[in-house]
Amino acid sequence: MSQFFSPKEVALAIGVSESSLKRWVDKGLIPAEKTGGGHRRLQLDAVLRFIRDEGKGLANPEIIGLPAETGKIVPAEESAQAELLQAMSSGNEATAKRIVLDLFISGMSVANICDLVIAPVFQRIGDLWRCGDLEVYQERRACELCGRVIHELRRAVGSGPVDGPLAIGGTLDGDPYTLATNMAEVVLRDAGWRATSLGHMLPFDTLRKAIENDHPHLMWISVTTIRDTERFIANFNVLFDTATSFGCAIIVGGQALTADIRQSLRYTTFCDNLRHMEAFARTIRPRDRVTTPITSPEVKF
Amino acid sequence: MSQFFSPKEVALAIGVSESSLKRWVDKGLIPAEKTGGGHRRLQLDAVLRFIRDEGKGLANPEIIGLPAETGKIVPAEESAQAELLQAMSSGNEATAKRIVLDLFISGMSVANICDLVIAPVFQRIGDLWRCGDLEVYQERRACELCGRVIHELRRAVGSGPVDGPLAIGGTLDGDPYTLATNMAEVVLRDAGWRATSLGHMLPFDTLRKAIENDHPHLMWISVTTIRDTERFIANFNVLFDTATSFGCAIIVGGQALTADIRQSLRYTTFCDNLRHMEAFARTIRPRDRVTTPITSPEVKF
DNA sequence: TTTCGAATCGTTCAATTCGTGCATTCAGTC
DNA sequence: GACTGAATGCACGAATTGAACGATTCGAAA
Repeated sequence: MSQFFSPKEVALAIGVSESSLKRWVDKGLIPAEKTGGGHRRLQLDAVLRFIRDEGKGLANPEIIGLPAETGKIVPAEESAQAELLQAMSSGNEATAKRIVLDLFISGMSVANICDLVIAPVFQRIGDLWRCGDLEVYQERRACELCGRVIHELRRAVGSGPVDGPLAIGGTLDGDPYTLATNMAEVVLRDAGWRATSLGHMLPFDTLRKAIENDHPHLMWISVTTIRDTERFIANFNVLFDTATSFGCAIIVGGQALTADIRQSLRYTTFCDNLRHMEAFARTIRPRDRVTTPITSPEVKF
Repeated sequence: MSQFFSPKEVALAIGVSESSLKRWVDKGLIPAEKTGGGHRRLQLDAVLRFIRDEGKGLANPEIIGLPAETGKIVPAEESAQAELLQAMSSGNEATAKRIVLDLFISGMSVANICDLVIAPVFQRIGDLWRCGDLEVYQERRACELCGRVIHELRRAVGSGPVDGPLAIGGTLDGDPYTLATNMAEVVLRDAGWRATSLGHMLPFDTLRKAIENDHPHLMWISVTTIRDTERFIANFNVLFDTATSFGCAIIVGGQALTADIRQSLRYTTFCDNLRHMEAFARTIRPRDRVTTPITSPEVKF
C-alpha cells in the first residue's frame, strides 16, 4: 500500500534472495533510502529501473503492486501493438497495463513506447470507430483506459529528481485531448525533468501567468486544432516572447501545425513525435539556475 | 521559520511509524524540544536536516507534505480537506496522493473520501477559480491532479473480484466532466462490483449497445448538464426500458437532475452522493470491508 | 477555572531487518 | 581437471520496526 518496499518484498518480487538484493542496494545498483535505524527502504520506480537496466525478470510482480504475469513474458514488439489493441478495445485494463509495463521493463524507451505502441494503437482505435467497427462506448472506454495506462507508466518512471529543471505544458483552449500532453509529461520525467502537465483547454493568458509564477525552463504545447489561425499566431508569438524573457524554451507539436503556420510561428523547437522531444529535452539540461522552488508558490486564501 | 510539528505529523510525512520517530528523537537523531508535560515538539528545519543527513542526500519529496498551517480544525476530514486544497492548488502531486491514501488506510470508506474530502475540495477550487483567486492553469492542473489522486485510490481499492457482477457507466453526450464517473467507479469496485467507467460524452445509443453487448447488472449515469430537456427525458426512458429488459439497474446522479425532471424520468434509483450509491450497490452485492461510520454533513456532487 | 475529548506519553512484544560469516555455484583460466 | 574470483543463498545473534496498551497531557469549549 505504501510507496516504500522492504528488501524482502522486492527480493520476493524479483525472485532472488534477500541477501543479494541487499548487496545490490549497498553497491548502489538500486537507489534506496535508509531509515533512522538503518533499514533500507526501496521505491517502486527505482526497482523497475533496476530490473530494466539489469535485464531481470519478475517472479512475483503482485507483491510490489504490479499486475500478475508482468515481466515474465518477453514482449515481441510487433505483437505488443496487436495485443494492446485487443486489450484496449475490449476494455481489459489489467492486460493493457501489463503489456506496457512489460515493454518498459524490457528496456524500451518511454518515448518509443508512446510513439510506436500507444499512439498507433490509439490512432487505430479512432479509425475503427470512424469506420463503425467499434461502438462509441468502446472508443471512449479505450480512451479512458489509455489514460490509465499512461498513469501506470508515469508511476514506473517516477517523479524525476526533485532538483531537476522544471517543465510545464498542456493543450490550448479548444483542444480537449489530454493524451499527448500526458505522454509528453512522462517522457520528460524520464529524461530527468520535473515535468507537470497542466491539462487541457488552456488559454494563452494563463500560460503566460504560469511562466511568470513558476519560472519553468521548458514549456510544451500540443496543438491538434486551431480555430482562428491569425489570432493563434499572434497569441502564440506573444507567449513565446514572454517565455524568452524568462529564459523558458517552447516546444510545440501536433498535427494542426502545418508547415505554413510554422512559417509565421516563433518557437524553440517543433517536434513531430515524442522521440524528437526526448532528444531535445536531453540536450538542453539547464544547470545554471539559482533557485529551484520545489512546488509552485504557496497559494493563500 | 519556526514551525512546530508533532511526532505523528512528521512520522506521517516521511512514511514511518510514530514509534520509530519517537525513538529517533530520543536517540538524538532529530533535535527536538519538549513541552512542560513531556510532549515532543519538532521544528521543520531540524526534520529537513535529518532527511538530508540520514537519507543519503536523497530528499524525500513527501516531506513537502508537512502541513503548512498546523491544525486549528479538529475533525480529520476538515484537516484533510484543508491540506488537500493546499496541495492541489499548488500542484503538489505527492502530497495530494499521500493525504488521500492516508485516509483510505485509516479506514475511511471510499465513498466518504470522495463525498467529504475530494468533492468539496474540487468544488472549492472551482469557486476560487471563478472568484479569480486561482489562475486558470492552477485550476486545470488541480483537475488533472484530481484525476491522478482518484487513480491512486483505484489502485488501492483493487480491481474487485473477477467474478463480481458487472457495472458500467459514464457521462452523457455534452457532459465532459469525468471526475464524478471515475469516483463512482472506484466506489463500486470497493463495494465488490466489477465496475468500468466508459468515460465521458456518451450518446444514448451507445449506452444501449453497451448493455446489449456486455449485459451489465448495473449502469450509472452522471448528469451535470442537459441541453434539450424533452429529448433527454425521452432518450433516457428508452434507455431505461432497454436496461430493464436486460435485467440491468440504472443509477442516476448529478446536479442537472432537478426534481421536475426526475418526475418524468424512469430509473432504478437516484443518488445525491456516492454514499447513497454505495449503500444501494451494497444492498445488491454487500461486501465486508470495515469502514468508519459517518457523522458529517451531506455534500452534493 | 473546570471539563472533556483528542492527542501524546512511555512501555511492552512479536515480527522483521540488519550485518556478518560461510558454503555453494559457476564461468573463465591455467 | 584444478584453480580462482565473483556472485548467490542460507543461517545466526543483535538491532529495529510497528502496533498495541493504559496513563498522562494538551487545548478548546463550557
